[in-house]
Parts: sequence; structure tokens; C-alpha cells
Amino acid sequence: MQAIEGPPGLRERKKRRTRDALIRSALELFSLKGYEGTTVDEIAAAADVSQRTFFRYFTNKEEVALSVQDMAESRFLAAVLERPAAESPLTALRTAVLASWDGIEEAIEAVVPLELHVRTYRMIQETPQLLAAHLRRQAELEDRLAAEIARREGLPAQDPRPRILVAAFSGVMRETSKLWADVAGGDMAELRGTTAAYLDQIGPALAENWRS
Amino acid sequence: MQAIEGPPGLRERKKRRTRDALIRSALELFSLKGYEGTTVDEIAAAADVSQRTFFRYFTNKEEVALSVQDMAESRFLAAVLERPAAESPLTALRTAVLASWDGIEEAIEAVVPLELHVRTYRMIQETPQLLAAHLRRQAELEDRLAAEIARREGLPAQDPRPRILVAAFSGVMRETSKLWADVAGGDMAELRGTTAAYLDQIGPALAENWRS
DNA sequence: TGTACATCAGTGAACGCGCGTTCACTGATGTAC
DNA sequence: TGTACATCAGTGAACGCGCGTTCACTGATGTAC
Repeated sequence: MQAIEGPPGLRERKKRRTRDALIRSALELFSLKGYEGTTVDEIAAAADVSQRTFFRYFTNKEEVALSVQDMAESRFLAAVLERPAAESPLTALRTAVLASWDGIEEAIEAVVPLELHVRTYRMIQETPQLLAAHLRRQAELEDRLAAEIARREGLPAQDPRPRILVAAFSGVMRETSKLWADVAGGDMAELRGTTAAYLDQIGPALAENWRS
Repeated sequence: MQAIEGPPGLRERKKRRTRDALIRSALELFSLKGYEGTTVDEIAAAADVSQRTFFRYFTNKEEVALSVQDMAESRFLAAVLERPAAESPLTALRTAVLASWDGIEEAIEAVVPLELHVRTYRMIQETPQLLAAHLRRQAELEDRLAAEIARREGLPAQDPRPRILVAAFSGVMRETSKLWADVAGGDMAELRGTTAAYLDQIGPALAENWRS
């Protein structure tokens, strides 16, 4: 029997609040004192819970740093799963990522100020341990995306095309995300524009001669 | 005045031997007891030096695990720098990677048995912390490759094509490397074949319709 | 509406552990004359 | 070939530190009747 999700009870709402408080406290402290300069104990204290409780919500310190980022990636994956089978693989990825950005600012703001999230994104890029963890998660996402595309297209697991496509696509996303945080200062409209422009460059980038 | 590299003296040769001994001891222990199950003290003891000495050669435990892999990547980067400017970007990458594999088995064997290197490669893929560190280094390599291609082609820094090309290319390399370690059991001839075949799939992978 | 019980979020305190660093030092290798 | 000095790889011992875990427990929320 599958439990139908009703409105969350008091217990669930309190959990959500505790979790959000931990994330907010963590990102603020990271922004202030750096990732390595912040201890788990400090985060817990700032969120007014015990250190023990921190570890009930996050299995390690990395996880809280990447939690908002993670949410954005889950939305993207969910959006891909919803694309109609008629769309070509690249079109599906493209429309999915744009769709996943609808309402994302509100979703983030429900947890942390958008501006703090942008600062956190920059911090991830600059902190070797976090960048490494982030890239590993991205690689996991790429695996799932490639599997989904193979499924949609009815391809055998060893066909290389889904993985190659996803790698090129993800490369574009990595670059545009960096521009979004560093140059555009977190402006989503600009991110949409840059992403569309960069995706259009995939074909030319793989052409033999760039000077034609 | 640039010091011309003469043949290495006794001191240099001993350093090289100490370093190689540390790598060999480390990879063997990792293979035997896992990365996290092996301490730096054990590695140093197995190589018959003090723990203090270990940290003169490697800034941290990750670095020794990835050292052989690192060598292969340096060779690739060096090979790219040697490609004639007349070659198109994708051709340059392709010929460079194949060239960098000439004699690589001997270069690896000079440090550790090839078979141990293959087992290490698999271990890296399976150990979250190492995979993360490895992907971060790959990302750094991608940055340098993209910069070199932009330079060759005389492109402004913000042109997205070098980065997109390098991302797609690196995606192929990641996949074929995994196949090399997991399926081909470290056979370089097979790696060459798979890589060539996969690179030929880049174009088709980015085509709109895969069923044509 | 009230009672009895089950669930489970949060606690407090303590701890093991290995990484990476710091100190002042020794002795082998390299170099100059 | 020998002496005097400079360089630098390696040592030994000790330590600070924070992460992540373990224990037995409390009290708030949820549920059944």
C-alpha cells in the first residue's frame, strides 16, 4: 500500500524547518569564514541544535554545502523525465533545463536568500574539496541522464552516443553556470540567454574547421 | 641562465627511487585493504621511510593514489602542445592522445606493474573521495586544454567552442578509460580502437535525429 | 473528547582516529678550490 | 686527490584538530479506540 502524500504534519514541518535552518546557518558561516574555517559544531550551534542532530540531516559536511545545488539538479532530472518521447535527445535536454528554471528562484528563496546561494556557488568553485565533490555528483547525474536517454531511444547500454551527448551538454552547463555566478551575478534571464547561445555552439565547436 | 638538465646525479636518483617506492607501496596497500583502510603511516612503513618523508613527496594521501594517472595526463597535455597548428582542434586532440600512448606502458612499468595500475584505476572509480579528486584534476586539465586550443586558433577567451569541444572529447576519454580498465583489462590496443570508434560517434551523437 | 501507546526527532557527553604539521636535528651528497 | 663548506633528503617524536560515531535517554508528535 503506497501512502498517499497528504499535507505535511507538524512533525514534518518541524523537520523541514530544522533542515533549512542548518542549511542557512552553514552557508552563511561558509560565506563568512570559508568552508574549511567553519566546523560542524559551529553550524549546529548557529542553527541551535546539537551536533548530533546535524548528522541526522547530513551525512557529512560536504552535503550541506551542496544541498541547494542538489535541489536544482533534482529538478532538472525530473524535468528530463517529463519530456515527450517525440523530442530528440538534445532538444529534450535543452527544453528540460529551461523548464527546470521556471520558479527556481522561489524554490531557492524558500530555503536561503538567492544572493547567498550565488555566493555559495562561487565558494564551491574555489574550494578544492567542494569542487571535487560537486564534480562527482555531476558525474553521477550525467550517468542517470545518459541512462534515461538510452531508455527513451531504446538503445543498448553500450551505445556511446547518450554519454557523449550528455558530456557535451554538461560541459556547456558547467561553463554557463560559472558565467552566471561570476559575471551575471545570479541573473537567471542572462543564464537562459547564455545557455541558449552556448548550446547553439555545440555543432560549430565540433566542426572540423572553425575558420570557415 | 637556464640550467641544462644533465644526467641525474646520485641524489636525484635516490629521490626518484624513494618516490617510486612510496607509490608502489601505496598502490599495493590500497589494492589490498582499500584506500580508506590504509593509513599514511602504513604506506611510509612499507616503503621504509618515515611518515615525515611521505609528506615531503606528496602533499596528501590523494596525491599518491593519483600519481600514475597524473603522469599519463601530463604526457597527453605535452603531446597536445606539440601538434602542428595546421591540424584542426579535434584532430589535434585525437592525434595527441594516440601519440601520448606510445611507450606509455614502459613509462608506467618503470614505476609500478601495469596490472597494479589497472587495479588502481578501478579503485579510483569506486572510491568516492578519489573519484571526486580525480574529476577535479580532469577539470583542471580541461581548462588547460581549452586555453591551448583558444591560443592555437587565435580566439578570444570568451569563445565557448574550445571548452565545448574539450568537454565532449573528455567525456569520450572518460568512458573509454572506464571500458579499458573494466572490460579490456588494461589492453592498450583495445583502448586505441575503442577511442577511435567513440570519437567517430561525436558527430552522430550531436545530430538531431539518431534514427535516420 | 480523552486515554494509552507507538513512533521518532532531538539530546549530551564522550570518544577513536588518522591526517597533516611543527620542531630541532643528522648525515649523505654535491661543489669549489 | 684531498679538504672545507653548502645543500638538502630524511628523521623522530609529539601534537592539534575536527570529523563522524556510539551510547543510553527524553519528550514531543501521531494514532487507535
